[in-house]
Formats: sequence, structure tokens, C-alpha cells
Amino acid sequence: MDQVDTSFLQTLVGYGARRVSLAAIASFLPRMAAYELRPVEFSVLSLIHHNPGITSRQLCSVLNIQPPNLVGMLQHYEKKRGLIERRPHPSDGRALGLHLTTAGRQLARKAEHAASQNDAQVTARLSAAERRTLLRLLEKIYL
Amino acid sequence: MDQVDTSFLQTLVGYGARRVSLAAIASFLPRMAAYELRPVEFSVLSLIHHNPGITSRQLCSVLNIQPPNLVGMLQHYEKKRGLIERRPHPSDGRALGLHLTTAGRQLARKAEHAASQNDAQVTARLSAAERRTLLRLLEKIYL
DNA sequence: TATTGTTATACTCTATAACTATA
DNA sequence: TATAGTTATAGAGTATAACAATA
Repeated sequence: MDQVDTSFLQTLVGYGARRVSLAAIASFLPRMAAYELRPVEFSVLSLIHHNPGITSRQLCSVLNIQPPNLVGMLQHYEKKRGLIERRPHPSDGRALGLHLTTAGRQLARKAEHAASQNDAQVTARLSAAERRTLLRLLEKIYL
Repeated sequence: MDQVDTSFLQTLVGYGARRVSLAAIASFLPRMAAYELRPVEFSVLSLIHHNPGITSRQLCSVLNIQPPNLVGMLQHYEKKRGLIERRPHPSDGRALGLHLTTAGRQLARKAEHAASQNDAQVTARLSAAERRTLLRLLEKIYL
């Protein structure tokens, strides 16, 4: 037994998506270490970047994460790294609107560029047309 | 702010693959709870099913998991659930060949059927041709 | 000297329960 | 009463270091 038969698992989209996700994360981690951003942290920063004033509840809803797991991250970004500001929400006194500072915007831009480069590297075996098709088919499932 | 702009993240295959993977796992868990199999456990059982005599080292290599994380799982399958047997490896005295028992084979067959049904449900919005294309493009990345 | 399987352990990620302030 | 944000905590899941037996 030297060759392993994985043909059944290969018939499952869930298996393929998981393998690709793990491969993407494996190359994402060292590349984004320079920005001290892990996958979920990057997603949060990018969403605040493109949605100034977004609330933590909205972030949780969009990214399917639990509110308690966001608290420490946001506090760290605000107090230790000076990347975000939390301002009172204009219409809801309970909520806080999230905004990037100038430093946060600069980091978000660089990090998004690096993330795009990483994704291009992960999908290097695909043609441009194949990559577009893959993005579209994945969205059709999760969106 | 009621609509959240996720257009940047949607340009990343890594993001899409992660979202699809999480969606697949979310429906996998309750469905496979009847068989007491979580995703990695199912992959291990299915690989032993289709590769009788496979070693734990090979499983780790194929599934990208660490040996220590397999030990408890295999012991549980052997001693508590009677799903697998470990026999001396024919040519390597250090290794053990993994085999399914009759009960293990029956469970593997049922679990694989359920996993296929789950995957069909997760990809229900895709046509048969789209699903084949998606499987092929994912393999092109991770294989 | 390298590898298989194992033990013990630590770290990361994610989930649940309960609280406060406001709606 | 319901929701936003928070705290404390528990549980998965995964990773590292070191060991005995065999190659």
C-alpha cells in the first residue's frame, strides 16, 4: 500500500472546499504575519474598511462568528494598535459604529493587497476564466 | 447602514472556500451525529474503508493532520466502538495496518451515503454540470 | 540516524451562559 | 420583552516536544 485511494472523498464538494480553505490559510498565515492579521481578523478589518460605521453585531452576522469572540479583537485594535475607533451609533444608543483610523486604513489597504496576492498564488494553477468560474460557483452556495 | 458591502472578500477564493466549507460542516454535524462521526473522523473511516491496511502515518499525510491527534480517535474506534482492527504491518514492524470490522464496514457504507446526501443538499443550487466543474476546479488547487 | 506510534501538554479557535444598558 | 455589547468560561480542534520500538 503506497498509493492512497481518495476517490470517494473527492466526490464531496465539502471535502474539496475544506482542503482549499486549509491550503489558502496555510499560505495566508506567514504572509500576513507581517501585519499581525489572522484570517478572521483580516476579514473584520476589511469589512470595517469598506463599511465605515458598521456595528459588531453586523460583523458577526455577515461573518458567522459569535459576539464574544469579537470583543477582544476589537478592543485590541482600538487600544493597543490604534487601528479603529468606536463612535456612538447615530440612531441606536446601545450600538457602536466602527471606523478605521488613518493607520487602520493604511494597514487595511496593504493587507488587502497582500491577501489578493496570496489568493492569486493559491489559485495559480487556474486560468483567469477558471478562477472567475470558481468564485461564482462558490458564491452560489454560500451567498 | 443596513446592507454590508462584502465585495472585496468575495474576490478571494480562500474566503469563498472557507464559507462553503463552514456551510458544509454546519449541515454535516447534525446529520452525522446519528453515526457519531465528525468531519475528520468520517474522512478517516472512509479512507480506511477504501484502503484496507493503510497506516496511521499515511492517514496523517493524506489528510494533513498530526499523528498525536489520530491516536485517541483510533483507540476509540478499536476499543470502544469495535469499528476497526489494527494488525501488524506485513513488511514494517513499527507500523500497524488499519482494517474495518464488519460493523465498521456497515457504518462506513451508511455514513458515506449520508455524506453524499449532505453534499448534494449543500450544493443544491448548482446544476450537475456546475457541481462537476466545481469539484474539478477545487481539485486543481488542493491536489 | 530516521521513522512509526505514542504520551503529555499547550495553544488557537469557537461556543454558551449570564450580565448591563438601551430599545 | 428584545437587542447590542460585554464578561467569564468551557469546549473543540490542532500543534509541539519528547519517548520507546523498529528500520
